[in-house]
Amino acid sequence: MLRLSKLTDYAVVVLVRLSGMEGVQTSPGIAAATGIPEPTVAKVLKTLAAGDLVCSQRGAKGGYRLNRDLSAIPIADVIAAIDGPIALTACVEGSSTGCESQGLCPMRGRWDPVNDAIHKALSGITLADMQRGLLPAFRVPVHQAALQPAAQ
Amino acid sequence: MLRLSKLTDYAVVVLVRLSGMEGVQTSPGIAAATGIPEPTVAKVLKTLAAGDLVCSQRGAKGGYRLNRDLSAIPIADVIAAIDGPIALTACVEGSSTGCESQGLCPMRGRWDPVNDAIHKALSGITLADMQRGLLPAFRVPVHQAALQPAAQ
DNA sequence: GTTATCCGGACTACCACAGTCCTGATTGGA
DNA sequence: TCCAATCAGGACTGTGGTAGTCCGGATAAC
Repeated sequence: MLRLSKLTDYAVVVLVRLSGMEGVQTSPGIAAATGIPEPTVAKVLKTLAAGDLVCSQRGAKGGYRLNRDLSAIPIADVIAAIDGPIALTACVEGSSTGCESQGLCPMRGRWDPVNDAIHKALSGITLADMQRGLLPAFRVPVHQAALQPAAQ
Repeated sequence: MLRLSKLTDYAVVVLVRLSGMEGVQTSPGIAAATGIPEPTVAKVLKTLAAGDLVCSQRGAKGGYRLNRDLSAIPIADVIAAIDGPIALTACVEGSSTGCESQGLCPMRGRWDPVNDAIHKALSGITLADMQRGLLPAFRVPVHQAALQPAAQ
């Protein structure tokens, strides 16, 4: 649950990659470095540019560049850029269409505090935090251990 | 984004409704009271029963009953019951399949702190909290106003 | 002028969810 | 004992959104 689009995941990877290099970088270059398909990288970068997280330079020798430091990019911004405003869908204050059973539904708009809590939580974590937590130990294939046949 | 399934929304409504009555209540009864289609209510209740949030009584005069008070049900439990474990999908520690580009992806498992933050945020809000925020003003049929034929 | 790159959009295939329905098991009452 | 009401559990289908690709155009360096 709380489906986070795969593109957002890619976006984080791409942004981290951007931070590691000087000057602009091209989509194909990032694609090669990250293993993400080229068209998808391009799509992500375009979206990030629209969200003002990266800036682009067109033409030959063009490419993309980070707009701010990783430590100044809360994960909430990335999610908002890729997936749109952060809010649990359905029956949220913003959805002015209203649920069909508006008169009866007693919880109308009551998700707001929840949305708020999530938004706060996501605003408190920056990409730098995520990058910092990176440990080689994570490469251990945990699922193998979990798959040990208990019975038999 | 952060898609929360509609069923979860229904679940909250249903649970709140359950809390307001004594004894057991039937699916049709709740459906009538909330305006949610009967089969859907039944589905939600079955799922909630599986998640141990409500208990059921079969047979004639059967129905559902809350297992604990609203104030003892964090919204996280409801979400977990309906949508499964709370975690942003893709590239999470649990996803033992691993991303295709495991060797390259530098963010492997780095979503965990984010998941944790979200989980904490959701665990801190109970259904009672959501219910408490309820204001009568919300009953105003906003959509009616929005539907006023501006042209002609 | 040519080439490399980004820009913006359209387009398609796929998958998960929403919602419905059906068959069976259980229980209370006639 | 039989019947009716209710939950249990699953199968099924339509819809919507996402992932991923591709194309024509604009821009800038060489």
